[in-house]
Amino acid sequence: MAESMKGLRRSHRCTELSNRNIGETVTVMGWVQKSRNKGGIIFVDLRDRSGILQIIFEESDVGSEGFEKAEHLRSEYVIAVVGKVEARSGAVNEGLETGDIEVRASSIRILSEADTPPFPIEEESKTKEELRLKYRYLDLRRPDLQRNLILRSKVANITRQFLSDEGFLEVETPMLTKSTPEGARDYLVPSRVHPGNFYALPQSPQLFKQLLMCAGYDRYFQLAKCFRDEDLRADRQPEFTQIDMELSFVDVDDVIDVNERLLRKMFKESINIDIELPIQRMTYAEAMDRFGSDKPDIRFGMELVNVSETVRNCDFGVFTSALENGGSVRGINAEGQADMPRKKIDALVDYAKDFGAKGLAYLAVNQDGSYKSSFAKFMTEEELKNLVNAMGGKAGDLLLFAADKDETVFAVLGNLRLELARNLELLNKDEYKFIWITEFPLLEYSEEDKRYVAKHHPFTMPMDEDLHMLDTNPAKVRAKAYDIVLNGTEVGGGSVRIYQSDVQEKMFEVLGFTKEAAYERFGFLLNAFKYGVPPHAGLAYGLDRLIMLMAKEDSIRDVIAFPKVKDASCLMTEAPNVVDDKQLNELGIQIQNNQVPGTIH
RNA sequence: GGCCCAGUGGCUCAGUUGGUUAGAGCGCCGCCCUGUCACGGCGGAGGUCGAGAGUUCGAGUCUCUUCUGGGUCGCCA
Repeated sequence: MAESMKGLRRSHRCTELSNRNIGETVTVMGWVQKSRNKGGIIFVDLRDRSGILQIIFEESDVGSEGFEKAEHLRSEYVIAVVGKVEARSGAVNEGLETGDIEVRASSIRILSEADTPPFPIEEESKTKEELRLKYRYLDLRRPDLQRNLILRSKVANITRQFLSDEGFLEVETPMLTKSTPEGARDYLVPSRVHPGNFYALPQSPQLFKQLLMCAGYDRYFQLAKCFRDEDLRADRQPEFTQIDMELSFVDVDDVIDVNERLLRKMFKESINIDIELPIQRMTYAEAMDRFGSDKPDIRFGMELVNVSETVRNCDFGVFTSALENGGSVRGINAEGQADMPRKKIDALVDYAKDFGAKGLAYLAVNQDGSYKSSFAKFMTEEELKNLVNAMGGKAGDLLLFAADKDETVFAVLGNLRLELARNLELLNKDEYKFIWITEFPLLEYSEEDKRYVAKHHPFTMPMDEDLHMLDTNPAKVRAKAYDIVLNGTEVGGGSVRIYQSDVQEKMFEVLGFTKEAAYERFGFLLNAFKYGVPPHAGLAYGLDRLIMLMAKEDSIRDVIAFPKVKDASCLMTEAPNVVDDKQLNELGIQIQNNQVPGTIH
């Protein structure tokens, strides 16, 4: 029977007590982590979000009725205990923050009984995620997740405090907005009042924050929920949170400056990591050339080497035909891995094929200086030697080469480099290596749409010196866009925005929009710009990814209270789900026959 | 949409070339225990081997289909 807590008031959380409180009478409330009944004496580990505190029950202190209650305690019962803090007379538990004290119960109330949970509530759970997500409210009791969400709250607070101190205003932007089909798929919300019309949930507050700049708000920020109807990944959820900001009267360096100081404060005050400023900057072109990625993990080396010139005249057709087709030959040096078994190399080749490689050429430099290679027979001794030298290869090294068009070579080697680092355990989660990637291409060609599309978004400012190529060589135009990358994860990105209508019109022209189409979609923004718009720029962080890395987790699900699974459904609430015909009728929505779900699963 | 991995008592797992009645640890239930903290002792319950079909004298094990979850490619301005 659940008892009332009437007349009781919690005085402390479990680990708010220490040996300084010895002798005090306290009231603690929480969950029974574990009860150890020794017969005449009962020890209970009481748990709340602060941690664990040992309660000791003896009949002489708690009375016969209280002792009987204590005898019946089971895991996850919610109890209130009044008692006196004592130094432990038994052994001190070194593994517990409160290990040198205990509370000697003088009274106990059982506030709530509990069924045995379907999985143990413990740190470093081994239970399948599927089950944990179904009972997320139990999973969230575990110290790991509690720590993560506490960290998340702390980071949010630091961010608000810092940005507020820097003169930023927190402004909320709408969740129900207009669909802008560029970019990711929108989540749509049907309108009852306007049958056949739909709102879209925002993929980001992009246009609204630019309008706030137009409106003179100068410096804006928001912890913004964003929505994208795309497939999930370990670091992608259909709804996620951005630290979103926009600033007026600034250029790239201003945005970077304030954000470097934000990051430094955030990491120092939340996880006590010192970030040295300024953070390294690298252009997109250099990042691709050296790391095969626009989000390089710079915690380790193994950089790409362009050996196109070294192999240009050899007889290995794979290399030469790639070069003849305008591609390149590049390699990475897996130092000390010459003895990698054939099976593992084959696995790497398979991995490379996932990124478009037709194959992977390898060359191992044996300890005696001889070579073991998939292509040595096509090359002279001299050519091989030059190649090994170009790669900085020495005895014991394994060289891996990809030959294809640049795009493929970068994708293959960039990912292979990471795969090797994972296999060789080169990635240290205690290390935090930031890097800015700058000068992104403004546009990329979409094979699907047969036109150029904005790599960032259509309001991104081209670099001044490339502006003249917008007509003649759009692929070459670089943008005033920047990403902040942490340990190989893109944790934020932004750009300077176009604020001149002639540049914006030119941009839409290159993107293949007629003036009418541009106005249909973004008219409110383009009109706003007619009434006086300050130069402005901004940036947004993926808060979930930041917290994931701070918490050393591998998935953002571990830093989101109620995440969704791979198919974007929620195992706990069973959303999405069918709705009443009445609701559909009000919205004027009819479900196609082949789309009718059978029953609620 | 493609590819890969996993699914066996409540939880985590083992289960040999297909061969008696599918095991273990933890948890759970009962009894005992006054210094435990991975408490201990004695006893006990609990399994359509994710589902369906097939091969076979015989399937947890082999084949096919399917469901669920995870990773990834495509996708994610």
